[in-house]
Amino acid sequence: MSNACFAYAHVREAISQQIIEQHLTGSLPSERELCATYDVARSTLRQALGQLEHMGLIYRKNRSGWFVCPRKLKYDPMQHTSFLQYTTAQGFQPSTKLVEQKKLKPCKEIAAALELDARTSLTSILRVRSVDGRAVVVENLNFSNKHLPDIDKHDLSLSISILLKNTYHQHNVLYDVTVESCCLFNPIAQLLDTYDGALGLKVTRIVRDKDGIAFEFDREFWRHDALMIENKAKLHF
Amino acid sequence: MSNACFAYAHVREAISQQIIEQHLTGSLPSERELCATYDVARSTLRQALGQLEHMGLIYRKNRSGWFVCPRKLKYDPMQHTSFLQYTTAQGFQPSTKLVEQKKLKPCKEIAAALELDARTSLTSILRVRSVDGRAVVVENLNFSNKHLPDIDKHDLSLSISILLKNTYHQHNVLYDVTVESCCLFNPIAQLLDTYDGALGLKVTRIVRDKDGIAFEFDREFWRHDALMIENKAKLHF
DNA sequence: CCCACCAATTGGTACATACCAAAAAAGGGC
DNA sequence: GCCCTTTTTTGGTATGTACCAATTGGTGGG
Repeated sequence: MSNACFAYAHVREAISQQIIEQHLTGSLPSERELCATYDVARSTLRQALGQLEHMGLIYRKNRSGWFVCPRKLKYDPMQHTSFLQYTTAQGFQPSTKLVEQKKLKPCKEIAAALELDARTSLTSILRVRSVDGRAVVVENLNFSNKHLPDIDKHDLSLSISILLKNTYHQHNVLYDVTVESCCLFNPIAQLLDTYDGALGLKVTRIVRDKDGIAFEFDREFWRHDALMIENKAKLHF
Repeated sequence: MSNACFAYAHVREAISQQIIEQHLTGSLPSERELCATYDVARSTLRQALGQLEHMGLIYRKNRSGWFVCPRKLKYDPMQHTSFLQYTTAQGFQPSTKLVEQKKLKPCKEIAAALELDARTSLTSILRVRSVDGRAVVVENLNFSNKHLPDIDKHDLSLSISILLKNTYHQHNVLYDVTVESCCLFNPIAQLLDTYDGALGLKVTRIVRDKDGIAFEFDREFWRHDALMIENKAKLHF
């Protein structure tokens, strides 16, 4: 129905209907096959596929074809729960890989956010987190060594929220969170098994202790099709 | 720097650097001019422009060219403040246009969210909201007539949050909010002065009274480049 | 000076083609 | 049956061309 006045829109609607009505999963036919099916040029087909990708209905894995998207992960960036916890609660199989860990001085953005001077030492890590074997987010976490002494001595591939609770007694932390759409470039795109220029969602987070002192600055680069930000009202009866 | 191993990436970096370093505003040269400047085919150039668009650096207005994006609006969908209030607080000139108002029965999604049966009457409105003359969001608000009697008798082009406070004494409402990236299709794309298939952010909101009874269901379709979701921690000293 | 009309420009759509590198599939040896 | 090599397929990149409709800018008349 509706917007079939252009070829790409017609192809888009046809494929989308196929996927939704027949509950397709797994991979789509090859681009050249689909071109033949819908009798359009490859560039036109790719325009249609690109829009279905932006809808979060399909995605491409590296250079090995198009796949129907699995269901989205629901995620509340304001909530102080661990990745393991909220993924398993939704029936996903989570995993985390620590890609890099180093000490560095804060960039301008971090210095301003954490109110640190440029000489302060930070522990910075890069992690890739997956659900059901699909990489969904690259995390860059930056900890102030002054506020979290010897944090680099711990295994930072595990849950940070549990580490903060158990070792540093940070039970009631506060978050300043922003979410915006972004573009994923290499090398982050490669870590997410996607292409240079893919669509993403960027979550930044400043973590404060109960007195409002900021000690952590995070950047999360999500596959745009992997998550739905959710913030449920908390009722107080 | 970095990813200049492909032509589109080189063009993308070059244009992005130009815009950022020289603080360009307003319109870019025509596509055919840019093709000549960077010596690439038009489709390659458009790929680069498309990625800059996804970065939120440039946007296209209808079919009249490419423009540098104005700064983003910061928006907290959990906050119970009016559009007028938070836009002016950030130095924008807001305006709202009521496009449509009608009574209808709830669709499946709304019936489930508001826990209504299919016969309940809803007042549904469609509004376009702009900042500095640029349409940024299309709102579809749905009110339960049962919970908000005679709401269709009021001027619904004005602030709903003020109407709820003053007329219906809803001072402490609760929100269930979700945010996800989406694709904007006609006719919504046209209302936002953009193209069929443009990138967007979809915010859905269920509004409840202080007892948790849901009485309103909203869908907001934002230009993806117009906003940054922001949720600041509230400190309690 | 303003307005209506016209011509040139421009973005949106669409196609055909080509090449490359990576991935998948097929084949062959153990 | 398993592993390694070769062939084929496939997605990613890139170009050139073409046409249309909407917008824009200029021109001329009132």
